[in-house]
Amino acid sequence: MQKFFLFMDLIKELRWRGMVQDIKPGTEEQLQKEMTTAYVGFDPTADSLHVGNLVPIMLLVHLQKAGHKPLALVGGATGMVGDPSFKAEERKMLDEATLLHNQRCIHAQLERFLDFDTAKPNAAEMVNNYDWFKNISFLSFIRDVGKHITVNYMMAKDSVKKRLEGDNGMSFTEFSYQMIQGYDFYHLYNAKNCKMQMGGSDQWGNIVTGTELVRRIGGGEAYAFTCPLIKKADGTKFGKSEKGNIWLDPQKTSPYEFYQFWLNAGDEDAESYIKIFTFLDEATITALVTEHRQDPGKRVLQRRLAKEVTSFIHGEQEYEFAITTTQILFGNASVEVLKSLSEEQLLKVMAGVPQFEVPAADLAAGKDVVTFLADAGVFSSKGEARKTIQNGGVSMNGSKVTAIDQPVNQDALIIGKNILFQKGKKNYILVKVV
RNA sequence: GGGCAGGUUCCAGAGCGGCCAAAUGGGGCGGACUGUAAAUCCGCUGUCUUUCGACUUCACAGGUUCGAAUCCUGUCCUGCCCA
Repeated sequence: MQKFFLFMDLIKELRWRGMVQDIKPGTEEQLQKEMTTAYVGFDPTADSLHVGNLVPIMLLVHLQKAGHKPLALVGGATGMVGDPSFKAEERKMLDEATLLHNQRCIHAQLERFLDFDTAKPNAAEMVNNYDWFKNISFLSFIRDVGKHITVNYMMAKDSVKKRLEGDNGMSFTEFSYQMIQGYDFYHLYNAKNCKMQMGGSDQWGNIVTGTELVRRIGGGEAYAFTCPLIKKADGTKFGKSEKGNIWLDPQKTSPYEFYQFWLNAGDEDAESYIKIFTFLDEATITALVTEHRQDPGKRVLQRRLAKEVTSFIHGEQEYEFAITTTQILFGNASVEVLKSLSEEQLLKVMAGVPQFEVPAADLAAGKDVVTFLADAGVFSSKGEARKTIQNGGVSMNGSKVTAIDQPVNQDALIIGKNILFQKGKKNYILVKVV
């Protein structure tokens, strides 16, 4: 029955990876039938994408690999409104200058993951919904688009209900969001022959509003599927570490921290993550999972996961260096090994570690640790520094600080003008004397 | 526009004239254990101070009181119901 497939079976591929949640009937057929243009939207809420955005990126990459054409939409317009989906509260609005800056940064990042080579028929493209929304007047929008969707329909969405039932209400601005996003789909359907939208499952409601608009205004047929939202096995939010968001921008989250984030994934999570965030094939992953289950302590899965994702985002070289840093920081003889480094090497190893600068005078004064660390900015207050030390949570150059009045002076310097502190076991802090 | 209920420390949520820097839970941060894990247990969680204590905080602005998160007045904001 089959001679050859022009298009790899995208949905099948994504299904075994656990990346398909909701899907519109006919989507698979559409993807088999012809090269299909599909889009995903990105919110310009920050000037870098973070690991939470990695899922939509993966969707686009898979799509392109399967021979279809990916469209990355940056939500310059939608970002001005704020998506209320499943959120408890209204989001703060960003000003235009910030949005513009964010859009540019995100644009630049996406270019690294997708193939934009215009010589190829399925070259990726980037669009910004601000471009078509800026010229639409409010009146024409509510007449031409608003007419086709009832408020009853909009309110019936689960994504809106939470806000309707909550204590904070929802502004008209936010309520309009799904229409705006829906219109994007309609616009792309006409302008780019874009027939499919993908996204996280929280976007299903918004996406369906789009397919409805395509059908009701133009009588067209549009398709869609969503990917389950990534959650950790313990139910907490994916994509954050102690330090906050894990960004794709190496300036914001160093490749070392990025690597650590994946390495620290829980056993259960690692099994689903490796399917979602790497391109390893099913046989390889199955083998890894089996091996991992035999001896979870080795964390075979986490290591491989961290390797694949770090290399994909930051490149092979940065991955290698993250490994080196990890070995130095978490190896047994860490302090001895550290002391054997040159200053240059030390700074490189510490590149991903929080750093603070302290004037030489502070050191000469021989301040006590508490004052020293609080003044340096390592702790936000003396009280916090003191309490942490009293709890045994601070080490200087590898040995635990036992007394809160222990002085910090010239003797503490290692490898040039540096002092290495640890807050807890895992958090290294480098204090540089300048 | 009218009626009602509310706005408390990161969050949820007690407190309703002194015993309140404010219960409890969650989160966060540390410690023990461990696989740089999970679970569990322990400590810390407004600022300054070694302790005592001092200071700033309970939407905002005033007022009553020896004393207010707690009472009164006004303002702003939110939810619910009615129009």
